[in-house]
Amino acid sequence: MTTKENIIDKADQFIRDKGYNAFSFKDISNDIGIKTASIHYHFPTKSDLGVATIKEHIARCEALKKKVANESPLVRLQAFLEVQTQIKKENKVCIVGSLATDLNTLDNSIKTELQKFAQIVINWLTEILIEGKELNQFAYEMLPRTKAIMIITNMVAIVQLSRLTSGDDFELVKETILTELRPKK
Amino acid sequence: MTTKENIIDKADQFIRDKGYNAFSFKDISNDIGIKTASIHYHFPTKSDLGVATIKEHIARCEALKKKVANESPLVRLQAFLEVQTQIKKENKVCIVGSLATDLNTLDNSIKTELQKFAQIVINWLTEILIEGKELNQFAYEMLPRTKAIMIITNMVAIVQLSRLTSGDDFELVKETILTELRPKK
DNA sequence: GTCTATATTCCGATAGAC
DNA sequence: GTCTATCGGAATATAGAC
Repeated sequence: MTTKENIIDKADQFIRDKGYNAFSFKDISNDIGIKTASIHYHFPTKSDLGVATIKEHIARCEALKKKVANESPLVRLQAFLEVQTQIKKENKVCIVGSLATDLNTLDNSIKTELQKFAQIVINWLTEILIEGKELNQFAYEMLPRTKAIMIITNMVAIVQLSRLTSGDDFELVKETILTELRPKK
Repeated sequence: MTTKENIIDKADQFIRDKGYNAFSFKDISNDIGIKTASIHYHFPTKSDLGVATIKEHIARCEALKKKVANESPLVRLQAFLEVQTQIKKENKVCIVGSLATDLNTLDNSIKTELQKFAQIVINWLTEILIEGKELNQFAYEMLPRTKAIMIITNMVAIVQLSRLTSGDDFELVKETILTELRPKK
């Protein structure tokens, strides 16, 4: 991993652990053993780093899409849910939720990139749900995009809410999403 | 409104507009025409102000519960959803989501109070859903508390996500929640 | 590319006058 | 209760040596 990639990785972890406005170049400096001035060489401003971090999420999302493109809708949905499961395992939150709550403090460059990422995620899940219904693997009555939004909001918020409610609420929500999609025999 | 109440009100607005770590005593100072040193008289530390802000939410929630206690489950649910509708109208976010994404930067006093608030909200909606089902006003197949969590996560995240997706996604989610609860004839 | 050193600004918090 | 004044610290960012 290059230094640049290393910086992005740490920024991502801090944003999803404690929020964009709570992490500093010093945090990254301490973690990877490089001075804050050196971080500015790779990313002139904090906003540049923020944009690069979202672009990394977009790239990873596109890679995952490609990787499971030939799988069944259910397997693709599980791949989608697995991303959030990993987030929960680290007790972090989704970058969309983390940055959305801080949105009115962010540069337009970050806002624009985040909007782009949100669209990609919504469209991906919508496609999965459309094909899953066509193949009778999924059952739901609302519009596919609406169902996608309902599922995404469940997942985005449960990683946040389950930081407050001890127990198995994350798994509960995940399983409920899958159960609700199962066609009634 | 007393100065103390005024400070809490502004703190609440800033937290839900741009996040706990992005607002400062100076922001409040500018808004209400009082010096930052005077804010410290009412709230020695920022954490004290944070705790007081959550306590205000708890008080307002309990007052709303009491106000609609004798109404039908549907009316009570609508009162519940109306709170989020007001939040959306101001393009702000729910304080639970806002503070949950910053949780690892908050003092234990704030964490504890926020957990208390989250429990109150979950329990309130769960009670509404239980009674609604008993009276055949609502239909759902999962456990009442699970349904409550699914609805709360929908609402908490849609105020965040709809900052990024233009359009009527908030109303879409709200209407879908109500439609899904409607008993099939 | 990474460093030292520094500029600038802002923050939360406190002391003490009024 | 509110003010002025100030402390100590931390933040982003830049200049210039290596």
